[in-house]
Amino acid sequence: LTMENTLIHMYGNCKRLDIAHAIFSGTRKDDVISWNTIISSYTKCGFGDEASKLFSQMKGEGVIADEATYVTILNSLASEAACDHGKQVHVAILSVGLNWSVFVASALIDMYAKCGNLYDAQKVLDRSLKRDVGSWSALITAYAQHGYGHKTLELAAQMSGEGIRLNHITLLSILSACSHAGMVNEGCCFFNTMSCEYGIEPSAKHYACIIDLLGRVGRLEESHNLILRIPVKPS
RNA sequence: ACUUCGACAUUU
Repeated sequence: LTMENTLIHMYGNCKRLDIAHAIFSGTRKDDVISWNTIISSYTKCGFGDEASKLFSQMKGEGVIADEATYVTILNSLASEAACDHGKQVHVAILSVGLNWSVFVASALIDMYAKCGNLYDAQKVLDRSLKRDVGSWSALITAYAQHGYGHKTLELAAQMSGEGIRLNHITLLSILSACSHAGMVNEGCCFFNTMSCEYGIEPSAKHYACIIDLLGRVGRLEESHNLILRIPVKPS
């Protein structure tokens, strides 16, 4: 069965859902990993509606959804901004007691954020039994993408206060937030100190963000100089 | 979390 699951995953990644589904259909359909794999394949190919149907079928077959199932289905709902269905899944998660999972929390926060519901996204983090850099970053990214620059930095400070260090994704969201909110000095400060302060060497994505930030406020010369001095592989 | 599974910037 491990072989079948591996093949479903492989064909799903190659966008060959026909083959993936044929292999899945050949199994006994009683293995949660097989279901997770086929649902994930449909999600990655952009067929969220099919993923939701399979999720219903899975429950109909009496297979118990696990942490990975919920994370996968939430990703699918997030990409479609399916807020009502997302709420229902959230209720189901609470009823099976999966709110200890940082992975489920991240996926819930991301789902609410992509639905434009920052209020519920914040509530998920506040009520999480466990928080890690991933669930914090999900919320920080949410505020960053909605243009709340000061709130983004405030949350990053709160996270640090809990003893959780910023990682490359958190820093990327912070730089993006500073760029969109016109917080030039703050953005430059994070960029210049991220290596010594947080032990994160700027990647091509971080460079892209800081160059964008400088460009937006017309500091094109500095922006250009920075481009010439990028030590990482350009994309 | 290498059989499945979270947060990912720019042009947008």
